[in-house]
Amino acid sequence: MALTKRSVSATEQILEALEERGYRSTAPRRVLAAAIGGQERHFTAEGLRQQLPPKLGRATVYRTLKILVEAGVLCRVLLEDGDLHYQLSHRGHHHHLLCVHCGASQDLTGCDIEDLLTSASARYGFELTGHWLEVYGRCHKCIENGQAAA
Amino acid sequence: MALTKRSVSATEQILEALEERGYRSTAPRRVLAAAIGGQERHFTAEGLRQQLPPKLGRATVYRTLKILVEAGVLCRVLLEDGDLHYQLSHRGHHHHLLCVHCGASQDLTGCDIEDLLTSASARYGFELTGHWLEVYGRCHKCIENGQAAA
DNA sequence: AAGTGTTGGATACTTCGTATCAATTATGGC
DNA sequence: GCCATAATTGATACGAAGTATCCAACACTT
Repeated sequence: MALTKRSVSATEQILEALEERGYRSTAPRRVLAAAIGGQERHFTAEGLRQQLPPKLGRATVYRTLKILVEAGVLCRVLLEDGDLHYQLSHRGHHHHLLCVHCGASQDLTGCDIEDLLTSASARYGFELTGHWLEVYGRCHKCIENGQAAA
Repeated sequence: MALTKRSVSATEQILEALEERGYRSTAPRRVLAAAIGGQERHFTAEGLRQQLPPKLGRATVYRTLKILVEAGVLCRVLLEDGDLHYQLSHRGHHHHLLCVHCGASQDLTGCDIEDLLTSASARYGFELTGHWLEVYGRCHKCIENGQAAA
């Protein structure tokens, strides 16, 4: 099934990214890569850890997540309640549409936020270097299921 | 000087907001309101606490900050390094231009992000309910002082 | 002034993440 | 294949940030 294929390739993708950056291929990292590849949604560090053998140290999990974010394999997702989650990053700069009801996450690409921000900032004499945007709402499934807006 | 005037009115503004919401006027809250009114920049809970009499309990500081955010008097500011700060909120929805060099913060208003996001989200079947945006860059002062882009 | 419900502060606790460090393991050279 | 070496691991401790608890102190009504 599609899921299996996706998982495998995500796992491989993670391991390759580590290799490319000169990190060694170790058993804990392979376990972690597989676990991350198997996530269907954004996840927390602690949530991930609970799906791993208890032997795998906390520090290792956090260290590896940090490395993977730096490598661009994972990206951080800030939930509306302030919780920090992670998810596989589809390369390049993008934002997330997060469904506040079911937790689904969809990448928001090809929108002109960058340009808009640049020109808006310029009005204040600001030179843009970066930004952080998360968008919260309801996905079409939840709308259909009658999860009306509050 | 202008600062004094601003501080006083901010302090009053905070106390009024508490009163309006049915909170009692107590000595600790007056001290806190004055301290917050005296902040020139966004500040952290702990940073604020260090400027207060040690007698004032940690819980009180956090409790009051939470109340003030809910009341719309303060807003949270997420720094690029993930630090959570607070600052006086100029009522209504707005975003922050944060200078990564000097820490200055400027409100970004009157930009069409809302509309842009709404239409972009609609393409994915999303119904927008909210968003979180922080913009990082260099303010015009720091640009003039030769803090060239990295 | 007394009664009552709110508030405050001390304390302990939780959560998330990081520093330390000895023991282990991967990898390149022989 | 084995060794040296440097990276990596995991246990532990630590730290920051925020929350829960709980009794005393307080503000406000009457």
